[in-house]
Amino acid sequence: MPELPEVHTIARGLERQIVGQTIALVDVKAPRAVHGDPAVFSAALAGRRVASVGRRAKLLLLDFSPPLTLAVHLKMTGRLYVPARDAQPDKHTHIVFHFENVGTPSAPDRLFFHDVRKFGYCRLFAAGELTQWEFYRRLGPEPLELAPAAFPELFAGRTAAIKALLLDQRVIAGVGNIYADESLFRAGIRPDARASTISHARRLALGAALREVLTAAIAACGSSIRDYRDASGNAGAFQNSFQVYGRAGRPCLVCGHTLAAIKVAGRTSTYCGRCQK
DNA sequence: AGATCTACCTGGTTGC
DNA sequence: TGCAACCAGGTAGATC
Repeated sequence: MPELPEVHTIARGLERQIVGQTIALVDVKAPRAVHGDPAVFSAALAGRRVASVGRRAKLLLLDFSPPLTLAVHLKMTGRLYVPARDAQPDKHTHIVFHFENVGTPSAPDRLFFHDVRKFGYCRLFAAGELTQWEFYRRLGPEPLELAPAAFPELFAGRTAAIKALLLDQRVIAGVGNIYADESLFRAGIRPDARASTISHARRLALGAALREVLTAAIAACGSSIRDYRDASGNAGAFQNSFQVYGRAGRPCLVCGHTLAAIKVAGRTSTYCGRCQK
């Protein structure tokens, strides 16, 4: 389930592998993996060169020349990667992007969009259109670019559970279930605490905890649980640093109290009833 | 308006 | 063993 650190890692890996490559042909095997007309999608990409690979929130953004932007949302199980030369698409490979350099063994020849659960999608934007996209336009600030002093203000006037707001991409971008739970633990805040009841100082601490956990996760190339792999098929390492995520029923690593699991905003949320108030 | 709930989808795990 | 029930979770869309 790629969140900000995982999408960041994938973008950096893809950048190394495919910038400068030109698309020859796009084979859309599952129309639903494309938002919009798959035939238009394929035709528009043919002949374009990958100019850069970036990220905004949990979106991968591939910029092409002549100008065109491909936004890819991996949702839970999506993967975008350069397969081995002899690898065959399987039933979950929904789009195959073929590059032009078929006769150059050292260069990537394809890019696979693979998604077991089919929640992910690819969507194409003409120059300047990305920022008109409703979803994109409403995204909140990037947590690693936000001034620390501005973080507490994100929750001004909000009465929802703090975790529900951390997961809301319009409040702050790129945070998912893992990093929400991990940052709340590090800040000593219960996931179901109402935002309006949390002091300014504790909201500041949450911002700092979130930056720390995201930065450490990026340094570890993300967290690998189940499906996640980076653009080269490598696992991340941050799952070894989880304090609470996936540890319900086991002892708190700080105080030994048994970690509890509750549902907040429809998501399993693991926390320590002694360390988090 | 904000808050909350559910559908979407498949594979792995659990329980009988 | 077989199979049904449940769980994972980001976002859109519906409802309260």
